[in-house]
This record gives sequence, C-alpha cells and structure tokens, in this order.
Amino acid sequence: MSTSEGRPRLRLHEHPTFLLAQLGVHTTERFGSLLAPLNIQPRHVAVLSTLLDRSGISQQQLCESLHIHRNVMVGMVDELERRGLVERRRHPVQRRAHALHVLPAGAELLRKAEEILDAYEAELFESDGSDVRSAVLETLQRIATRAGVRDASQPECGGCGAGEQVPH
Amino acid sequence: MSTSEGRPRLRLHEHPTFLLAQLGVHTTERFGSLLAPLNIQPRHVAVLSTLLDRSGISQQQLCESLHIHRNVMVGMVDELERRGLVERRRHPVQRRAHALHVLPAGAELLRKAEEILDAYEAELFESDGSDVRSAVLETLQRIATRAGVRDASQPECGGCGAGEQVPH
DNA sequence: TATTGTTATACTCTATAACTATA
DNA sequence: TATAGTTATAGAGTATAACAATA
Repeated sequence: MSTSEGRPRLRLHEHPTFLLAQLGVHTTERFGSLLAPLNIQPRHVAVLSTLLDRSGISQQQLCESLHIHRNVMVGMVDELERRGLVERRRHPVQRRAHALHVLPAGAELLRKAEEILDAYEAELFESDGSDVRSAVLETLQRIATRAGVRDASQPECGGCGAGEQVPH
Repeated sequence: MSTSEGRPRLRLHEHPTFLLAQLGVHTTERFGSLLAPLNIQPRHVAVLSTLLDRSGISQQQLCESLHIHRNVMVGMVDELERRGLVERRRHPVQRRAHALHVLPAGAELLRKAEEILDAYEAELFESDGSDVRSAVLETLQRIATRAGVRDASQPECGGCGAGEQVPH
C-alpha cells in the first residue's frame, strides 16, 4: 500500500520489459519474412555466422553459444548439411565430437542474408546517424549484460533470434 | 560482391536485431520467473493492465490491443474469470459482445505484479539515473514505431510479453 | 562416471477451421 | 453477409528421457 495513490500506473509501453518483448518478437518475425526468399530462418543465420567466425568448433560449443539445445541442433545441422551449406568433419582431437565447417555455398548464403539484415537495420534506424545507432547498440548491450545475458562483447556469446529455450 | 572484402563481418551482438530478440526472450523469461509466486504470466499482467485502463472493453478489442488471437484469449479470460480476477458482464450496447471488468482481487494481484515489475526494471537499470532510463525508453519506443509496431504512444497499443502471434 | 551426439516420445502451444448467436 | 465469441482438431515446436560411442 506504499504506492497505491501517489503515482499513476504506467501503461505497458512505458515498461521496457514489455517493449523489449514486443520488439524482439517483431524484429525476429520481420527479419524472418525478409529471409524467406533464401529459404532460411534467423536461427540459421546465427549458426552460419558463428561457424564462420569460429570454424571447426563442435556442436556442443555451438549449442552453448546460441543457447540452443543439443537435440534441436542435431536437426538444424542435419538440414544445413543436407543443403550443402555446412559440413561435419572429424574432430582433430576429440573423436566423439564433430568439427563443423561452413562450405562455400553456406558462406555465400550468409553473405546474402547479411545484406538483407543490414538493409533491414538501416530501415530500423532510418535517418539516424551512425552515432545514434552506436549509442543504441551500446545501450542494448549494456542492458543485456545487466539482464544476465552473457557478456555481449565476448565472441562466444550469440543470439539466435528465435527464442528457443534450453530445457533444464 | 559489393562488400565482400571492404568491411569486416559483424558479430551477432553487433546487430540490434539479434540483441533485441535475445533481450526480449530473456526479460520475458526472467519477469515470468519473478511472477511465479503469484501464479500468473507476463501476458496476464498485460491483460489486467489493459482492462484496468480501459474497463468494459470487449474481448475483441482486448485481442487487437495485445495482438493475441481470439481463440487464445477465450482460454485466458476463462482462467482469469475462474480465479475471480476478471468478470464478463453484459455489454451495454452490443449484445453479442462481453464487457470485461477487473474485479478487486484482480486489481490487487496486478498491483503486486507491478511491484515485481518495477523492482525488476530497477535492477535492469541499476545505477542509471531516471534521465538515462527515460532516454532508453524513448529510443525503444521510437524503434518500435519505426519497426511497424503500432504507435507506442497510443493507449490501445499494448505488448503481451509472450510472443504470441496472430494467425493469418 | 561424464561427455558428445543422436533418437524417440510426450507435451505445450498455436494455426486453422467450423460452429452459435447476434447484427 | 459480417461480427463476437466459442470449440475442436491438427500441426509445429520443444522438453524429457534414453541410448550409443567415446573419454
């Protein structure tokens, strides 16, 4: 009963929690629509991008980076491998692990996807200068760090843009 | 082949699209955990908050505000009504519509939920002053407007914080 | 015993459609 | 015919568990 009449109730869009939730769903959905011609989803972009940055990592490492569960990752890598975009190779030291590599077709597809992503984000920031964009990015990264999301400056931290949860 | 070697590839967390997606999922999950003792979810907070602001609206109007489909809303209102938190009354002019109202128990539960939400958002913004917080909020609202989310300044625009999609 | 990858099953959520009653 | 609400069914996605191979 401490704040029962002092300050007026906030509407949903005055709460960053709800704004972030709605923005996250909306941008993912929109980016997914823009990716449709390439026949991939945002999560595949996350996988390809991570693998291109850190070639040869295991599925397990990939799972930890993207917060996608092992069971789900199997199917995703299956599909990407079937389409000739990535490849499972023998791991140099751990024989029970696979070493994942992006194939040329995968790198080319990623390049096209990133063009689409860049265009979409340019649309998001419209007439804003690069200073505003970097300020917003920095703010989001800071909130992410505070929210408990792994340090956004670390290369092993990724976002899949699809909201998958790891079972516990 | 325009940008194939000029600028280096951006990591996932340098893309606001992926940051927003991950933040949206994370904050919703975290807020949901904090709400667990009240036995409700973020979407229920959105419903109660909207109904308290606009008492007597129909289910259809509530659906449009929160971007939740009619079919899903039936079950949500059923549950809230069963728990004595909201009530379906006769609509004064449209006999085929229901007029939704928050009951005292629902208002009390919402008050507790908003205390939890305020505490969580204070944690998100830690040592930041109210000026930083309002700047971030304004930025998010501006991006939301640009992204095509309905004008965040309009009272009939809400976010459910759960990512439900309306079938098309 | 713990880890990596895989498979199978059950469950949750949601998309689609169809229905009733009002207008 | 169109709208508000409801119900039922099927499908997509995911959690849980269990398994084989390796360490």
